[in-house]
Amino acid sequence: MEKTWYLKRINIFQGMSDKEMKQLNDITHMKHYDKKSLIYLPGDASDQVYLLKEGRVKISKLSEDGREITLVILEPGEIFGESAIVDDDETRSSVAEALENAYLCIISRKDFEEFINNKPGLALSITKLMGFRRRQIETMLEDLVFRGVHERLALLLLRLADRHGKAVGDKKLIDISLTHYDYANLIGSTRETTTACLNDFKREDLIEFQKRKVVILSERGLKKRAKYED
Amino acid sequence: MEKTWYLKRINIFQGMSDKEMKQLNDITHMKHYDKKSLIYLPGDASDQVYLLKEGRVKISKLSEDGREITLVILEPGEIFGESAIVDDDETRSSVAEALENAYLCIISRKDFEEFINNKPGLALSITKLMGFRRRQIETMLEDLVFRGVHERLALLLLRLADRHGKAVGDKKLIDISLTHYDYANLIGSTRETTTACLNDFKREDLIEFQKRKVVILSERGLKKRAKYED
DNA sequence: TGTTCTATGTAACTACACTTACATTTTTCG
DNA sequence: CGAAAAATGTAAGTGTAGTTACATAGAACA
Repeated sequence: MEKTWYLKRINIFQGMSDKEMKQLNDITHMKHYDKKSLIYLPGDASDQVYLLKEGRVKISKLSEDGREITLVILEPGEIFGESAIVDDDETRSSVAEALENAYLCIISRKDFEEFINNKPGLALSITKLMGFRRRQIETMLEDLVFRGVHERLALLLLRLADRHGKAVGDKKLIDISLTHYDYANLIGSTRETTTACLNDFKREDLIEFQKRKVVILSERGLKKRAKYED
Repeated sequence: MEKTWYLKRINIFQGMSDKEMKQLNDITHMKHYDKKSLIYLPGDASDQVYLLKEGRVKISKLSEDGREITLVILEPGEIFGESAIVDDDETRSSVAEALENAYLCIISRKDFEEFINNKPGLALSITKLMGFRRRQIETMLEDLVFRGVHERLALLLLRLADRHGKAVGDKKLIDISLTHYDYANLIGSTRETTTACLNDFKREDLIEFQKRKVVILSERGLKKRAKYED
């Protein structure tokens, strides 16, 4: 897949000295979130930055009538809510929800701003992170306009496999439990059509299910379905 | 409209000293682009940053089969191509095209990086710019998923009026000459449906045309059509 | 000024995916 | 364990917007 999707994470804090890590630790506090609990909602004050230590977190946008589009699913080690330090806007425009039991390090916007002050390397990392995420959203936008649901779903599965996958023999397990509803929100479609597409792929022996998880049986076949060439 | 769209531009260089401006000027060279000429294409080396002095520039993504989705239309004073300094990727993923005769200041990636080094304020501005643009793309994405073409077009016209508009009496002139094809690409639709929608709005006396330009007759009516409430 | 190219208007047809509506299965939790 | 809730399967019907196909109007340029 493209580099953008292949990189599992951008670790903002890599290459920091022990002293700096200690300093970071001091301004941080850890908090546990149950599975399915909300970390923030649209309209909430944008005054904290989060570092995901354990578990997975889903970032989505909501429509007035309760529909949802998911922008990204975050892995441990990733930072989020970073728009707090970048946007002038005071409130969140998306929802963050724990997909699994999760532990987060929470840093107040103010402390974080002070912390990155005079750490130009870190500031650059943040800038790169912003750029990286922008690029991902741009790709979602392109896909939405240029591709149909089968194509989008095939692409999604390939990307999820890169980001959250494990090789198991010659197969590849997407190691997150997602409902069809979740898949639908990741490709901007509905639960029903997504169910149908998933079953199409199953019938074509491109994927199979293990519990609530997808196993990719034929990466090549999926790529063909996604009209994606290496 | 929301703050995000209301801000006409983010001027990266505001508040810079004369000395810094001089310094910036030294690493810059000016170039003219004819209307309809391309500034860069997907695949081009991402080794320059551009400052738009005069004219307007359109940034779009292309599909394999030649379709196009426009991300933004830039006004004089705005910077673009900034992913050069932020992305690790070496090549452009979008097209930049001059919509009008344009003058650009061109800065090499290397010079620009050196220039912002030790100007933490400027680095922050760039980060904010990235965040700002990301937010805009996110809004486009939301609209694409949650709204139909009439709604998207109405929203587009309102936003264009904010960004590129002039009050003329109680009317508002969107002071750019765009073809229906351009409007279509801005809302992720086709030329034909966009023509039809524009004519619907005309028939409803929400807009009128002056040459190739749109005049908004009833902002309220358009907002209603966009299901947008102040 | 005439010719060519680009842009716009319109309409019939089509299709993809959304809606609606349940049945069935699986999971959760008291 | 059993009841309730959540998730999945499926199919018929519908609708919005895309496609195709021209006709006309307007701009550009020689």
